[in-house]
Amino acid sequence: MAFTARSQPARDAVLAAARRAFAAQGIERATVRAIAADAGVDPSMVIRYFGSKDGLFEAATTIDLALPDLAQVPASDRGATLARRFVDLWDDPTTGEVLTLLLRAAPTSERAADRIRDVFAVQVLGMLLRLDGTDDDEAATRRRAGVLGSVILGTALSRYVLRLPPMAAASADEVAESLAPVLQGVLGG
Amino acid sequence: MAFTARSQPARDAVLAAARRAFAAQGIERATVRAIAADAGVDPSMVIRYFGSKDGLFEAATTIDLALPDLAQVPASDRGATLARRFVDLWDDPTTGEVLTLLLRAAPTSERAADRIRDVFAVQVLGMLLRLDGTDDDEAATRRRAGVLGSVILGTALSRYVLRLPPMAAASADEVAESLAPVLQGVLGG
DNA sequence: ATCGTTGGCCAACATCTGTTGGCAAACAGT
DNA sequence: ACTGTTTGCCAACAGATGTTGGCCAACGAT
Repeated sequence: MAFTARSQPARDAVLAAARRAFAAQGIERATVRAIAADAGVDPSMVIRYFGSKDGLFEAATTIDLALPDLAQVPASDRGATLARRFVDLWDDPTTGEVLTLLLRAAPTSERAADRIRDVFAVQVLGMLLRLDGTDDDEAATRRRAGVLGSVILGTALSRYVLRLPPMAAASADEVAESLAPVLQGVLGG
Repeated sequence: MAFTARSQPARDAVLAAARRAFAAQGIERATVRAIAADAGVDPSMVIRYFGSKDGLFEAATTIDLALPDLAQVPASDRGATLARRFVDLWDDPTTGEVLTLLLRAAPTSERAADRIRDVFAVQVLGMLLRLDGTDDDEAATRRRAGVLGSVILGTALSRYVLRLPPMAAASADEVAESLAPVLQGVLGG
């Protein structure tokens, strides 16, 4: 069975409600019934639309970090540029919601963890490889990507998921400012 | 009803099985029945011992980071000292299991998040406040504690929970070596 | 030796979960 | 206008989960 444009508003409402519910309560606690109720739709329709709860999760999580090309940024500004892009991504309502949802679900869902591995290992590592070129020591670049991903994920975890007081209370500018020198240090090697 | 020493082996077995299950599958997916079976105990006994599944979780999570007093460490060695203590904590079978369990459960359990907030905000911030003294700028110290906690949590998340390739594949010494300059930079201001 | 307490097992309950099938109304193409 | 498809709702199912109560054996103190 295919779907027509007629049901698209309902499907979009379900997706939005799913993102909200998954991000707010985690992948297990979020129930199909609650999502359907939030979207004003029958629970069975959710299954009809997306096949299963897993299918719904897969449809609700799609993200592209659109990382900048650091080669076109002065070496001394790269940490700040990356820090700025980072807080922009996470503070944006839609992008941030998907990222929060992924980070929340990853520890207990192998599928979400895979998505994060793709996003951060492939995209972040790709960015660094593009920056360093192929002539450099690739093992060192990989190590840097690991540390870089850890710092970024850790900041996101502290600020947006766990809401540790120092990071959650700070403004976006303050976070970017605190993060810039750390990222600069990792990039500088 | 109180408990005597007679049932202590069984209670300990349940606690160990609970730590394993919670760390391996998260707080929701881990079932009382599976934990009881792993411990060789009846499911109802788990409830009798710990009141509820939440009570079991609370009993299974207890941790003391035993952070070093950085004031007694040469300023240039503090990053490396902290990095070393960190990997020791997380690579230790028992301590690491509890920490992994907390980090896994925190995104979906307010109780686990509270525990992490205590451990990292209070203990880590306390360590920095002891180091900086009261004459310094306390707001700056709080910011540093936030970044420090983020880096530590992020590394743990990448290496032990999400198992991102670059961090998970590295040896403990390599992780400590990669982490030391970052922590040193955060400490140095 | 006796009695109150604890330990352990069994079966069952109440609830919630994702999911399915059936049926009537609204639609789209001809 | 007619027909086949899509939409939506309702009820129900099948399975798993945390939890409870009842029963009997093992224990410890007197």
